Amino acid sequence: MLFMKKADFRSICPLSSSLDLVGDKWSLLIIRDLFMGKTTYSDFLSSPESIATNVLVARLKSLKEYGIIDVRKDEKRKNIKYYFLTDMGKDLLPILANMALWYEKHVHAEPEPISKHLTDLMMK
Amino acid sequence: MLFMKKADFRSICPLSSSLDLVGDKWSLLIIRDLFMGKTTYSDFLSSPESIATNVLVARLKSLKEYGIIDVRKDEKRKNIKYYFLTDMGKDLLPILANMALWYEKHVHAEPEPISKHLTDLMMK
DNA sequence: CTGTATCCAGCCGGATACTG
DNA sequence: CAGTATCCGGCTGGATACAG
Repeated sequence: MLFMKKADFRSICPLSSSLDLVGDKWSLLIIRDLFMGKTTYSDFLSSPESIATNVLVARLKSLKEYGIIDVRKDEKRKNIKYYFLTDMGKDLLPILANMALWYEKHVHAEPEPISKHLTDLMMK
Repeated sequence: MLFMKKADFRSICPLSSSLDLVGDKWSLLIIRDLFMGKTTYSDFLSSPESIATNVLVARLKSLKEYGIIDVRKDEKRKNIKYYFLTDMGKDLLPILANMALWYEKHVHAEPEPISKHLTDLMMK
């Protein structure tokens, strides 16, 4: 697995273990993008953090391996794939929303559309 | 700042920004330890993930800079410091608890004491 | 355009030695 | 024991070229 530093080592701690899966900035930003309605390779590349293509490919691969996202062929544009969150991935919403809210509460008070969007998603 | 890759760059996205502060495995594990009642240098070293001492020092420093933890001299044992969460740090509890619960729900069903502890803390 | 691969500078972190 | 510092191998990720 991609983020496992020591071979086969996994802490007993469920928090530490979850960090091995999603404790990576780029992975969480891709997941954010998916919550924001992005679905394609170019969608992810267009995000303001400008992820490198090799990083994007690597993260998409590991997220799929972990069962957090899945991939399907687009019925209309046959040559491209679209990526979407599995139920496992969707359950990360409270974590992302809370992180955004935490930042706005303690660092920068001006609420940005994204945190509102994530919070709204979480409410319904 | 420690995790700022590009000089002075900070995304507009509050999630991305919060990841610059706490989107690091070691930082979150130290914060977990603090929620679990650990307070000292040796406490952190004794955790099962065996953080390296240079990493521990670096993380304690940046967490203090960010205002997530603070340090005080122990009144009884004058020669050591103890570390504790600020209100800003305490507000990270739902994030940690949710990550632990997420892992137990989707990867490993056996609940460990830590997730129960974090959840209990969150409830009261 | 979607997606992959390669190069390589720089950072991360494990090991270890050191100070008070 | 608390806390710091240095060495250095390996990984991360930016740039870029490439394939379909």
